[in-house]
Amino acid sequence: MSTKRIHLITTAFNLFYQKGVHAVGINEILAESGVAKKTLYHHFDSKDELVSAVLAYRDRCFCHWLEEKLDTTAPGMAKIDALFDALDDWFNDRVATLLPFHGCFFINVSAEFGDPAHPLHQQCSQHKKSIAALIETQVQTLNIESNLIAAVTDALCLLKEGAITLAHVQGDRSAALKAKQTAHLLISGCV
Amino acid sequence: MSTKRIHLITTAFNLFYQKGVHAVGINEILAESGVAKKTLYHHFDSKDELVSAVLAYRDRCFCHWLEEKLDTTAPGMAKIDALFDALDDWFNDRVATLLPFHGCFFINVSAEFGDPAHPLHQQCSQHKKSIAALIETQVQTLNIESNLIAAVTDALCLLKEGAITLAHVQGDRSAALKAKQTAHLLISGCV
DNA sequence: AACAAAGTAGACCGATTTGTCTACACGCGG
DNA sequence: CCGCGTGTAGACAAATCGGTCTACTTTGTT
Repeated sequence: MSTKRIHLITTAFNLFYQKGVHAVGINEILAESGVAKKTLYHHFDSKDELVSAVLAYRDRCFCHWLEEKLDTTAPGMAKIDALFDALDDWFNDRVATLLPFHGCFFINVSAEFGDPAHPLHQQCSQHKKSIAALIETQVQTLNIESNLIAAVTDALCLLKEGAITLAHVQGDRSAALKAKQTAHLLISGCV
Repeated sequence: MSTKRIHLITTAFNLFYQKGVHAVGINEILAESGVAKKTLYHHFDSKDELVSAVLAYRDRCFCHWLEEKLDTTAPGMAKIDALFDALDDWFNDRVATLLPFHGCFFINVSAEFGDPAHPLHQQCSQHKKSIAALIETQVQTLNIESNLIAAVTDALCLLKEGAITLAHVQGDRSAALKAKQTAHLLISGCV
């Protein structure tokens, strides 16, 4: 893949993530990246396609980061700790590759493209499904009844999304730890 | 308050809630409401001030609706059921006064005005704090140790925000019932 | 050496953005 | 009866939007 293309995507992500997609114009991305307009439209047919590429890029970064965090943790309850500790790192800007926390990019983009039928909205939905699947495989390493796996996964996803929202809207940087505490209470009652 | 002012606010909310604040121009609000531009700028100094008024309007509607739902419910566990049943009504468009569900307006606006120092972002944060306080007074009617009240309130807020996000981004209309189930598991372990 | 792909700068397009302004109309209280 | 507050319609301004285009240069491959 072209270096210019990558540079455009990373620059666009920086700006979109901080200010929102609609608040950032094409020209701002070009000025910030130092790339010519023709080059942008050579790689992407429209702004929406650039946004789509940015979503795909962030999806890869985020999933790889989380997957590695969880895979390098011993099976069992430690997996759940690792999940919320990872979120805590994210919320408190201890993960350089994720950039300073400005909420979940996919939740933010979903808010701007509110129509569920919009391709960009669906792309965000797909990312959330990937993360949920990732969490479910971790839950399967727990010593709980197999018919509880789906419910526990749902619960963890709810707590995760809740923590992200609390951290962003309310600015509550301890949201991940609160969610972790809640998850402990919850799962200790299931074992 | 002037009828034109109210009409502008409700029309603007409809459009903002569906399409997002930045995606809706002043002219669209004027065309939809049939109000003259001069009248809008007579009541509001800028678009941001209109957005602020719309946030305040939605805050009143939403808090009144939820407060009434919870206040008319018997103390105890029924309060928690009432909370998530109310969310379920909202997600499934059974509450006419809230308009068809497009996520939480305050989360959406926070996403568009991502800077935590922005007045509109802070207004959204304040709304969430009001709702949290509302929930805490309900938790106090539960038969749990007083030192658990804060933690249970946090947990319910996390589940609530998580359910809203799941319902909006993923289009999971059953999110409120999942959250309700999780809350049951959680609190039954605390009593 | 030659050729195609990918790059540059920036003028330009029509549409749209927020916001101002003029000119005028209606109703109500002092 | 007169002035003030509220309203209308819409022209206008200055900036910005996404996107196209021309003319030229660089780079990599064969």
